[in-house]
Amino acid sequence: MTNIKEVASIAGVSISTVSRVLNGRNVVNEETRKKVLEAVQKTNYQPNLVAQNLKMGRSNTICMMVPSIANPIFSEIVKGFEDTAQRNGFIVVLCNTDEDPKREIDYLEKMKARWIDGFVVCSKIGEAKYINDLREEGYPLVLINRYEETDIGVIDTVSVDNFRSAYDAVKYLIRTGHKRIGFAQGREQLYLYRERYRGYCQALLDHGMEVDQSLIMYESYGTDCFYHMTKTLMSRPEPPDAIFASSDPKAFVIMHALHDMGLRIPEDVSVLGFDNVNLASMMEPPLSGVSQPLYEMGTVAAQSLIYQISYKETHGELPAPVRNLLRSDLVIRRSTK
Amino acid sequence: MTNIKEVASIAGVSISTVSRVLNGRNVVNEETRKKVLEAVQKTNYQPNLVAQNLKMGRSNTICMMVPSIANPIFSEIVKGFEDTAQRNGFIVVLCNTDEDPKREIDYLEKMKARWIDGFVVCSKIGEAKYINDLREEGYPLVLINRYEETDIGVIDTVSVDNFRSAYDAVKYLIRTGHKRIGFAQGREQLYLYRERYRGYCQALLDHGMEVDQSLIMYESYGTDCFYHMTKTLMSRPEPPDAIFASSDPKAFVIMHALHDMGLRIPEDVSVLGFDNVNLASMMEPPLSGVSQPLYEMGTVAAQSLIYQISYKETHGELPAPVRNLLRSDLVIRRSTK
DNA sequence: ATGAAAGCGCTAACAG
DNA sequence: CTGTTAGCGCTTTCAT
Repeated sequence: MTNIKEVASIAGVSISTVSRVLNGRNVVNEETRKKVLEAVQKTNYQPNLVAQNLKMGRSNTICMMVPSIANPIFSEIVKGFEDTAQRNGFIVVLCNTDEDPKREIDYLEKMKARWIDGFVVCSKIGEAKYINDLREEGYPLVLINRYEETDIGVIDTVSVDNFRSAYDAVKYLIRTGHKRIGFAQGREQLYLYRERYRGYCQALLDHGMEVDQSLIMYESYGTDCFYHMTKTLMSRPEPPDAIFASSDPKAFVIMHALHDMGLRIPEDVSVLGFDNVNLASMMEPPLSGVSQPLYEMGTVAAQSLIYQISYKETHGELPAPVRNLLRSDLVIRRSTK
Repeated sequence: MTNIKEVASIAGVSISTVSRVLNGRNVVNEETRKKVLEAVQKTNYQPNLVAQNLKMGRSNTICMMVPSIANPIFSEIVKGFEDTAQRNGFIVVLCNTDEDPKREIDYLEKMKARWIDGFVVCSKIGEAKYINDLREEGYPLVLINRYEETDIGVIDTVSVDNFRSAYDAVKYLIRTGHKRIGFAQGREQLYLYRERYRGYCQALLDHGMEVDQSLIMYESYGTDCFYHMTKTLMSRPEPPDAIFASSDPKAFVIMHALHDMGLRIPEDVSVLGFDNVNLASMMEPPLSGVSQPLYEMGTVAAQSLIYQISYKETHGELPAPVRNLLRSDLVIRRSTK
């Protein structure tokens, strides 16, 4: 790897001149500029970014923290994130946390020691003060999907309106004649699931229906637990005529259980998902549900973060936090009647 | 962020002493060691990795290049890769290439300028000399899945035996009574697909069957093209009684098309996939097929790369390339009769 | 407009 | 065993 010194000596100028023409925010004589550029060409010189980072105190690197990249929800978000980060000259470091706080903390320390420019985290659970602290320490930070109500207006967030989305979905189910609507609830530590649940209940109530706890499945361990729960739920004397799953992975295992029981979707029971992951349309029957703009969420998070980074650069402090509420749609395919 | 100088002054020693106790490969008086550690504790000091990198000429960072992280095949590989890289103290930079050579080249340049320690690429197509050059330039490099026959023994690779896997899968189909076995072929620029095709043909031939080109679908644009191709294939006077898809995403769209035609799987036609992506077992019916150890492929690639990195560190040159051939299984679920 | 020199934070000779 | 010093490659005052 050739360095700036070499280029300087070839061009017959000092290293500062080389630096100046490359950074382009200083006036340089046209003649010398030419000479330098020539030398750069000839040597195929690329400035050493490590040295640059050390000098400048920033790394053009951002960190993306997800529970697991193998989960399609996150892999689609990350795709959007990485695409726009890259387009803006940033590289992204991927961190799978497996929802292990220790691992998160370790990672955060390592990242700080590398002068990372900012963090996007999709894996916040509960308080997780060490995450919120990031912003207080001056790091640009954005939370996707998993954040607490108390984070709103305090930290940048991106998500859909989970209450509204769930409400509309259930309203649709009611309007299309469903009388007994079940619900597959996710972990209640997560605000987003509490909101989806609230939307489910409110829609029922607003349409003169009751919230029947015997129709609600609560996640105990992993997503797989819904397999058995669905089987027992559907074996009750009065099974539901629709099940609204609070996420697509849950909807997938629910459909799987239903098929294994020989039940027909949607004739025997409708199924509605939440996410609209790529494969949702490939299921049999193709899954209806709330569609989150996953790719776009990644994009917006990247923009939000990059804005914070450049704002901080010029103003010396972080801009006011913004809440990015994205639009969700209800897409009806064939798993609902 | 506190730095080494500060720690030194608090401990009342020189910065080199601090460096020595922290790196631990020099003998230091127990007394002073204590003092330093105390100062480190008190200040919560973390060595600046950017400075360390600049000094040492390495970054403890490795680059993972995939066509698209939104593709479950790659997201599962990346999960395995990231897990083991992290466990070994490396961070991983994720690069989605969208199979755009320009984007790959740009990325590579940027990575080199950061003194990246090594590359894992899952996105090599055809020659792609600029990828192979990496190894010649002295960079540790491993290729997962997508490599050419000519790369074997020249660059580290990890994959399953694609010929054998496909051969065995088709043999199974024949043994279970299928007479007209169709095939969904992937892009023939990729050696791995040529091998799977070869395995398909060879199995047919070895069992006294002919390779009937009218039963073979060739990918034209993206995976979606198999939707229409499946429909026309199944509308022929003598449709196949089984379809072997050269990858799970293809199998998914094929099943989708079959369902839309009202055909039953496996009663009317069996479907066999290749990959055994997480969701394969969630399909209706659950998909049979060749199972690649995706997570493990990521793991092995990480180990292979890390070995190269440390070997190079001590020997000044890369070790001989190794071909990692992983074991694949045939998992039979309910999409085959 | 250009060069010399300081310094980002660290490691590793080299002295002592 | 410990301190001093010279860089790693770059940017940026400060002179000229």
